[in-house]
Amino acid sequence: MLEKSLSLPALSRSKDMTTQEYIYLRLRKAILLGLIAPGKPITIRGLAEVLETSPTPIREALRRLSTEHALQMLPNRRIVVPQMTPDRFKELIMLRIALEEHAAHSALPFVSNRLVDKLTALDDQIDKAVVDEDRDQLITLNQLFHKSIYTANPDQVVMPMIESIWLQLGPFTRIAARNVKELYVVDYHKEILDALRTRDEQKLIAAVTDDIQGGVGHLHADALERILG
Amino acid sequence: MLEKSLSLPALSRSKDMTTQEYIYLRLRKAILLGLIAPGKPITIRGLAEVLETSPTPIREALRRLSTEHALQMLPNRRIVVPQMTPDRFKELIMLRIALEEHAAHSALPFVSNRLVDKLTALDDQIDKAVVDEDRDQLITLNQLFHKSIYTANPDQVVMPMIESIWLQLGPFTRIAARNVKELYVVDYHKEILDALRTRDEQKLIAAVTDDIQGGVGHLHADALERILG
DNA sequence: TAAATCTTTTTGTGATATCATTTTGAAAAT
DNA sequence: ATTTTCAAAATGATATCACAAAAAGATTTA
Repeated sequence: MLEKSLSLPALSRSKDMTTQEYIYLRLRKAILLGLIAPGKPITIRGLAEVLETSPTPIREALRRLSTEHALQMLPNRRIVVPQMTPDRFKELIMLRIALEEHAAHSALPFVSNRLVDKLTALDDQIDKAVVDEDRDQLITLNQLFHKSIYTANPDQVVMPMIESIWLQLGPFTRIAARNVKELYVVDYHKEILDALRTRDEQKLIAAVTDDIQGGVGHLHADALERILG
Repeated sequence: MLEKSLSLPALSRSKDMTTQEYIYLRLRKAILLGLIAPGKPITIRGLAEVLETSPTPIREALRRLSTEHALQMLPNRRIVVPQMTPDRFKELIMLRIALEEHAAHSALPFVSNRLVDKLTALDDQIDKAVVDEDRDQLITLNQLFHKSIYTANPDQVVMPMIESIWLQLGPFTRIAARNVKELYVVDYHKEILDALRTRDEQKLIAAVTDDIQGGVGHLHADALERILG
């Protein structure tokens, strides 16, 4: 049956954006925000009806997302949001740390004072989102904060992989948030900003790691078993 | 015009494989082996004629490859193999090292004696490929060697990212091989095997790094400028 | 009541048609 | 000879159609 239940976040569409790309970005945002539950079956025709297009661009957007492992195309040709397991979660967190440490390391030589100012302003917005308890905004701005650092390096090639990890963790964060009393929001952004200001590489890497561990990363095996099992 | 010039390596096709997947795997193999030159324009209709299918599965295969950054869809909607630059090359090598070190680290606890035996046999085949000067076979088996180690960890999520790096380096290796007198083949696989046998993590990580550096990774800035510029 | 079988519906895949954009290459202008 | 203009061809994007596989319901059987 049609997934009428699926309400995707709105997204502005520029004139020259293809339908395929627009659909891709909308689905991507929904997955990053955890709006699509793991295991939820996705159908091409269902999405085509909801998004009022033909199946063709939908298929390509889904194919793209499955290549990034945000979606999974099962052998029976069904398309679902991948299920999370404690072991996979641990792997994703460890890889996320490895990737973001690498990204921070390779970006640091390109960090300018102007960028630090921009990041500081961004962090203020993040603090506001915390006060407002605007979860979606918090996730979006937090990712923008990290991305803004890593893309300081104009030749970086790691960002797409980091975003793939974010996509794979996305559907789980909502589950975790539901089951953990309060999303443990320790703000390591101040430390990251300090490290950037002083161009202190060791401190930067440590702060990035702490930031990841301080988010959903801190969940331990037993808590995961309870949530996922 | 049609790319009649493009000859893709053959590939067996199982009964239940979709056309899209078959095309994807064939193009993928061609890119990994460096059979498609950077900058070469790819057209959907051209490939459809060469591969004797309709544009639809071609489009999806290309979309998949562009998501992995093996291909690039330019703003003018042209599809090409991305151009290599010295800076991008350095980033790719550094990221490859970071990823494969991580993969080796997370796979080691799952390494069995049976696996080491299998890898040893694989390394013999690699030595044979070197003697035979069978470059394509060498590349294929070398990647299989690395992949066999990393996928020992059943929950590993890093392999797709490593393969994306391989895809991005693929088109360049042929250029490098043409310009460097002899592809500097120092065999660090023996060290890797030793480290695996003794479950020596530090040695394993060092050997993996050396193996990457010993391949195309050893090319320095000046040599790169000469080759690419 | 539960399991198995058959029919109907739904779904993904691939081919074809159409449209708008881009490229190409010839003709015209400088 | 070089640049500009413009018509023809090629190309990517999307919609639609046809087909085979899979899922869902309905019916029969134990």
